[in-house]
Amino acid sequence: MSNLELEVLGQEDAAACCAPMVREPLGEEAAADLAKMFKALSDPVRLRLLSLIASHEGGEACVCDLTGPFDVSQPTISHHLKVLREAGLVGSERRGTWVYYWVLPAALAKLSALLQAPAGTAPATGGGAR
Amino acid sequence: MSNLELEVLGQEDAAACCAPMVREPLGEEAAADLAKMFKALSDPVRLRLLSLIASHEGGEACVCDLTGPFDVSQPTISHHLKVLREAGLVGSERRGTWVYYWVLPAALAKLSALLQAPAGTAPATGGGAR
DNA sequence: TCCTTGTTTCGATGTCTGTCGATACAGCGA
DNA sequence: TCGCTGTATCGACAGACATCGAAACAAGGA
Repeated sequence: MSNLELEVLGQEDAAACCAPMVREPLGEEAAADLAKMFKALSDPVRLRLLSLIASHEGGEACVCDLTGPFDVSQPTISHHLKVLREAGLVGSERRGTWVYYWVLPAALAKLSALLQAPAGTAPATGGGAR
Repeated sequence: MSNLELEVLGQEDAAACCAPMVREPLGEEAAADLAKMFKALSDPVRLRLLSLIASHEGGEACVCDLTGPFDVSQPTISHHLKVLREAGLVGSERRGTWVYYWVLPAALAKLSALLQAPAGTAPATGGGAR
């Protein structure tokens, strides 16, 4: 039992909270809640921001690292970060001059589990249904 | 290596096509492409539509099964189905009078794999590194 | 203290999206 | 053939969203 494993358990917990959507119909509330998270992911800039943060050294990045790679203005970046934060996908903290952002793995794991398509239960890609 | 990764491996090579976004920054093109799919999932009606189709008996459902549970008009349902279809998340086919829709598991698996958060690489919720 | 740098918030604007009713199209049965 | 049912498309409209420049706020250094 290492610390690493504990973290894994934390993730699997989140994963276990939501059965794959292909298994049973989503309720109205659950759908509305999840739609907000997917909406946060539905913008190319936010998607790249998220992966930039997650893949950054140490798993976190300050805003100053994030404005460079994009050709949108800095206020726009800040706006997108706010959207990601309010969707519960990232966390943030001010440390002196800079503000650092990091990804919340449990949120990603939750969405990932939701989209999980049980192998063999559904028809294959090519419209194999019947 | 977590159980989650094993499950993904078992699914499709679609899962292998895309490394988790937390591993390396997404390119512009990839982000734009994926954003379209997430955008298709960013509406509660479409989310429920998708899970309704996927969890329906036989893995497919005709439109007549889908208009009932919602309190939006039939043209609206048709519109949402078109969005899901154009995003590559579902397939459809006319069979006599009715049109049937089914989920394309590879697309879901692709997104699911993308959101997979490798255990131990990201700091825990409290924001750890440095 | 003032100034500089980094970040967020505000207000405005043009575009996109969800929704509707009306209508057109596709099969089926009489 | 005609009429009926199921589904898709069209045109319109209200609301939401992405983006920007300007300005406010926060922290550190001279």
